Amino acid sequence: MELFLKDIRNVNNENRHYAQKRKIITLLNKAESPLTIPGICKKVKLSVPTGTKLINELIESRIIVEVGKKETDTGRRPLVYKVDPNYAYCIGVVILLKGLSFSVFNLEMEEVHKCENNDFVLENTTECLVNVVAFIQNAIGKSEIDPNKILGLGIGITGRINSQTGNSYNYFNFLESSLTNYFSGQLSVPVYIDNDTHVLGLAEQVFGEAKNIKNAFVVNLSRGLGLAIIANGEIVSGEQGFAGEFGHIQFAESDKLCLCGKRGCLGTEVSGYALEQNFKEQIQLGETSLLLSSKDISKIQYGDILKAAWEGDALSISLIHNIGFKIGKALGNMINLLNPGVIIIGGKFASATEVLTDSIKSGMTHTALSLPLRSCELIFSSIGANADIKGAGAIVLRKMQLI
Amino acid sequence: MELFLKDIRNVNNENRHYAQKRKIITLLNKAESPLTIPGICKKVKLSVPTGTKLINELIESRIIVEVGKKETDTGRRPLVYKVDPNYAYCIGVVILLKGLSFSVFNLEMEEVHKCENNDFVLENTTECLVNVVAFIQNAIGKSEIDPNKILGLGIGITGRINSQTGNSYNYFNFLESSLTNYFSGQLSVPVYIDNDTHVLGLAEQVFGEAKNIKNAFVVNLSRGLGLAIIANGEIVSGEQGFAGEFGHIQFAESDKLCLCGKRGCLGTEVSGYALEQNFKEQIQLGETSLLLSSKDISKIQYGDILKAAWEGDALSISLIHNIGFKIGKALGNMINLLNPGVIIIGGKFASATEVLTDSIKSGMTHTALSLPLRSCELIFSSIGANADIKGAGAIVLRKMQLI
DNA sequence: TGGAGTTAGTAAATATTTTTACAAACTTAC
DNA sequence: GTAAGTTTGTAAAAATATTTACTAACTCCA
Repeated sequence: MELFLKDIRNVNNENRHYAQKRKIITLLNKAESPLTIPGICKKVKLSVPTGTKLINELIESRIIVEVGKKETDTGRRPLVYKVDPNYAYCIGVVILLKGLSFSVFNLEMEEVHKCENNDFVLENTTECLVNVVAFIQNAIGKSEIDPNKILGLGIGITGRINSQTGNSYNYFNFLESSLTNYFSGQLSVPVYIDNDTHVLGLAEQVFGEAKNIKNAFVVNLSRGLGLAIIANGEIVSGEQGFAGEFGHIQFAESDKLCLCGKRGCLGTEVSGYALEQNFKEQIQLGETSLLLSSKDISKIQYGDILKAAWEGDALSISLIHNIGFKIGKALGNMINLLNPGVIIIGGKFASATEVLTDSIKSGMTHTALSLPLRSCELIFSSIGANADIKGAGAIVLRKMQLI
Repeated sequence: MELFLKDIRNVNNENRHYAQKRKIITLLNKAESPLTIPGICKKVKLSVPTGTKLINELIESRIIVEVGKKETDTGRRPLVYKVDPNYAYCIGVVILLKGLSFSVFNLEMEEVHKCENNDFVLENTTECLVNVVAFIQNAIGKSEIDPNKILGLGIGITGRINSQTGNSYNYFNFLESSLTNYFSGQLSVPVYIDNDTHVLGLAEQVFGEAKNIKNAFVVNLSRGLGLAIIANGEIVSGEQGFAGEFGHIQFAESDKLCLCGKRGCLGTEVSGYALEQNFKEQIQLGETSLLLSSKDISKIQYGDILKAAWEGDALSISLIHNIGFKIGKALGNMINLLNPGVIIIGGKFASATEVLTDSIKSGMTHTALSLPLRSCELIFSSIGANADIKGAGAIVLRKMQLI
């Protein structure tokens, strides 16, 4: 059994039947319900005797299990099979500027254990890295899953990441080897990495609204602004994995200095950070808000403003409207360039559906051509708060071609 | 033999050995030089006896031919094989606003016949469509190739095209069925269609500077402005095939009205048409140019200005510089979003290398983040004037998965 | 010039897969 | 409740592919 887990990790395995066995596993994993032998054989284009042989071998390896008979209208009732969800586990870790989270998922991507450190603050230091590793090791221990059953660990981290090489360019960039090498050395499991926005895009593609859609945008609108682009059914990572820097396109109306050193970055006007700044500016200009009655202005975070808008605070609504209109204009341009079938608003702003829908749409009509705009749907993410970590865990299954 | 040509057209052929035979053909087609039986078998993962059998069947079908022995340093010299370039032909047609061209290519994509109509003017009328068909029929006749040997016909046409359905939205949009259906009905060969920019991108991907590069932009800068985006090794067409409307992103500094009805489209400042307009404006403002000595101002076309710049005309150079800087800024944003490894400047402006290189690069540094910019190369197309038609012909081979 | 070493390609032996045939397990109709 | 119809899944037969063994064709070096 242990050997077989290693085989799964090795995607380019050239063992005799390996490719076909992986196809069977992937098929079962993607299927909504358990499948029959004839059904499987038809899909993977194998004869029933050969398929039966391989399936029996997989059962012997304990990766797939028989789960009773199927109800049919006619004929002999076939046995149905599925992947044993607890055959192995994958781990998702998300490292943000503020906050560190860890989840264990089974092969059906159900969360079986979770652990968070909300006090965590990301710093580009060895100490911080050591802390992250210790947190993960501790969390694995607490989860009580058999370490031999860990298929791999996927990390979503803020900043520029080369997911191919496993290098990080903004944080933990002081290592001699790649960041994935460091982690897998410390944790003794395969480690994969990507940036937080790509991870969110993967979650939407696998579990969310971008399922079965070949061309889509997933906007990660939280404290920062990012964009996962799905083109031809694949998440675009670009040549070094830097694709999606939507927050740093020069499309702002003002000339504010961005953290990246340039002026006019979209993120200076469209982001949680910008929302906080705008709020404080407006208050200083004499505007008023319900929020001030419950919280000190210096402690107000963009999450509070989103909440206040939901509760009807006029200033908050107007500021979010403004952000929606601006991001809509930028997205409209992107529609012209990439003609997506759907745009999904994810991240913390996904909850501000009512306030954002119309303003984004209005912004889009200013820039998008009518033909591609007409066929582009605007949707708000429905995966919920753990979208990012589910995406991080999904990296492992994606890399092993199981989903 | 005739039967086999039909088989090639039918990509999803489920005949016993068909997939493997197609693999062999594709391998031979893509290879720089003829291949040996052991070499082929290794690549397509077949044993030598089986591979030999299939190759012999392909030789019997006349699609591949033996072309002598290979010079080796040691051992028995193997026979080498290649696809018979004259086994079949594909046809490329390009329909622009002004100009209609036709070329026949053999399977090695060598042009074996060509035909142009420079007086052609594209109009959205039945008459014009009938003329195009007649022109193609006539050209096929003149080419003297066996009609049974035509694999298919690829059309590159200006305007919005859905290459999946074969529909055209700007020109010839009055038909009941799709434009490809109409053409293939009239011409009795499979017809594929895409817009002129995507066709140019395909040419660069298959024959040009984007070869082997997974993420690239191909700029089509001629009378209009378009962009073919290659992401993850594939040309992005978008959900309906409308991707690449680079000329209609709202990124211009001025507020000129565009043909699309919107204001601020990049194409109003960056395009051959804009160059003509700017030239005339400047002359009216009192500027002078060498061009005026040889040509009447009303008859000056952007091609003349490009030529004048090459000859050192100060006004032309300055106007093109300006265009370069602006497109550079727009491309810089795109670099942030898609992190391409190379940007290829194609179209008529590709010849203005000296004047454009620095200005485009300068524009890029204004908007692109340093990390993705550093690894992005700027190249000018080297395929030459027939890039578009070669790309149109290549659609056929691409659709049949031979390249 | 003629072995030693190497690779190509074919023929026979072996292994694998598919096809065919059929029994088992089921539903529905009469 | 039994016959007719359907589908599953296995066992034997047929087809197909791979492995192994071997000969042919070549270079290099003594």
